[in-house]
Amino acid sequence: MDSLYSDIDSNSCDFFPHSEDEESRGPRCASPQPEQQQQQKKQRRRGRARSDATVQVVKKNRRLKANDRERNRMHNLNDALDALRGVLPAFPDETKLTKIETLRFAHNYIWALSETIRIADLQAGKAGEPPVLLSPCLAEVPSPGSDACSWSSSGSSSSSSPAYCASSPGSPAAPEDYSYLRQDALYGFRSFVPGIY
DNA sequence: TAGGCCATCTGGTCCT
DNA sequence: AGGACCAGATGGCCTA
Repeated sequence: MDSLYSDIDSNSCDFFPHSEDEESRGPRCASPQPEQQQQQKKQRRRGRARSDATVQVVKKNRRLKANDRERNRMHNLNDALDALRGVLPAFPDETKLTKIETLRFAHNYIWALSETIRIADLQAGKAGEPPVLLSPCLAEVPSPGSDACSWSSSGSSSSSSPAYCASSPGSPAAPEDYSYLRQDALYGFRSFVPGIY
């Protein structure tokens, strides 16, 4: 990407045709129009050209620095997103989750884990029995790539975990949130817990 | 070829 | 004043 950026930096004429900041890039993008040349001459005679040029250079340097910081910031954001992908269960198709999918999946994943803990606590408190994880899926998923739980949209929820794998009213994916869900088969396939979406 | 996703630049705003 | 954050705009790449 740096190469791309350096390309842009060294040849940025048409990369941002919408940019209003033509002043800072103008001289490099096109040879000045005759009128502009005239004006520059006049300014030079008045002794303004140099100070203007200096101002432009300062502005441009500031912009380039800001661009660099912004690029690093976005890289950090993407690194964090990658780290998040790393702790989420992997999908068999090994398709990299998009950013939005990663966030939504993590959201549901956290909710699912919380539910498992809650239900386990309920069970343990009820019978004094050792807590039983109701969802074999969740019991296995923390190891990314684990195949213990089928990822098919039909799900593999055993008969022991119907309450968990069914959609829950307590799910963070409330009905009003359903609008953001991808309706295609892929997303159904990617649903962590069938019914959550 | 249209649409989705992404990286990058940019200007504005807020914060330190 | 300078940096961080944000949202909009744009172009490239990929896929159905």
